[in-house]
Amino acid sequence: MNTLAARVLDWFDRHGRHDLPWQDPRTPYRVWLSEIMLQQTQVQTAAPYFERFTKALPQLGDLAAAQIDQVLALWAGLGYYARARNLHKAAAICVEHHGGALPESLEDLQALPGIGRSTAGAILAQAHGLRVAILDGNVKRVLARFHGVEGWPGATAVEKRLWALSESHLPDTRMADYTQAIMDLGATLCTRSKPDCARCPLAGDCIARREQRTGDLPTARPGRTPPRRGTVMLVLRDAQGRVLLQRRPETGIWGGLWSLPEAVDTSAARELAGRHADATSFASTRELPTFEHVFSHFRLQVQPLLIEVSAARIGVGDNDDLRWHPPAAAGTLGLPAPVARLLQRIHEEEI
DNA sequence: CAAACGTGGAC
DNA sequence: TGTCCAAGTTT
Repeated sequence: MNTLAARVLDWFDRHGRHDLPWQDPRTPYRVWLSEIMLQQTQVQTAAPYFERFTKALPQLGDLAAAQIDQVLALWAGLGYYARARNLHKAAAICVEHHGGALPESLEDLQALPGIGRSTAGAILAQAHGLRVAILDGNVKRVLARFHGVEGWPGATAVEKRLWALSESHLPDTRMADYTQAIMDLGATLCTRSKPDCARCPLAGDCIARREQRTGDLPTARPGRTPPRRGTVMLVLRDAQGRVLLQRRPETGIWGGLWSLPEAVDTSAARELAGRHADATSFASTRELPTFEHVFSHFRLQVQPLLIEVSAARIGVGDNDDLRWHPPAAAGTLGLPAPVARLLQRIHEEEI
């Protein structure tokens, strides 16, 4: 027994992570939720969200019955909010078409929104012990180095080869442990920078190790320079400290979250404020310090404009997509991370 | 196939 | 300060 799987499993038994929140109890729902949260997200970041989410919505049925605002509030700060919207939609489909549980075939799982091939494989392997491959960033890194696979793993041809390699290494038993094991290896030893080859059970046969190319494999993504954009965020606050929030469209950045009304410049922001509060009641207007928020594909320069009104127009600006929001209720709505930070600082009079 | 889609951490 | 990108999927 000296296969890759055998060595990885032996290493896992002694050095793997056995106390992750979703490992006990390892139910399909919890495995699914963890896999979605962990997409493009590190364990350390996702773990507290997982605890909070499962405490509020312990079962798939709870998720299906929840309001989208609650789901997004539980997700707020994690990013990639389509994951939360898809999770909610998929739960409803499970209730509607699969007897209230996740389906147990690759095909049916992949038909659910937010579940691709790798996530479907992870669910089947980890929750049901089925002999199905995954190909997440960890596995791509481990296999690209072990086999000396050239080319960016996002390229179709490279990805196809890595899928084949991933399938070629599947053990006949212990699929749940093996799947966790190879991800643990990638996450804790075979890291992007400074891999700990000295402790790696695969080092003896690793091509990247042998050729001293761990720094070059896997091949980096082709470079891109993200554009810069700018916006003015209106912080319209009434005498009771309530702030006007607006629900963002379902699609696009921060889809479905509650955020501050935006305008192209401060002049347009003042006009916007005039539609939601009596302009004669403006007590003060202040341009707060600008800040930059970085997304995966662009940078956003934000100019916050704080307008204090002594009297809001009662009844104006309170509907499904627009509401005056008391600072104490910050946890009940999903706010984008930088918006939550901004409002927190204003509320605590730090700026 | 390229682009969209968040956030925080490492270097 | 800038670059890269982490348990990817969808359009």
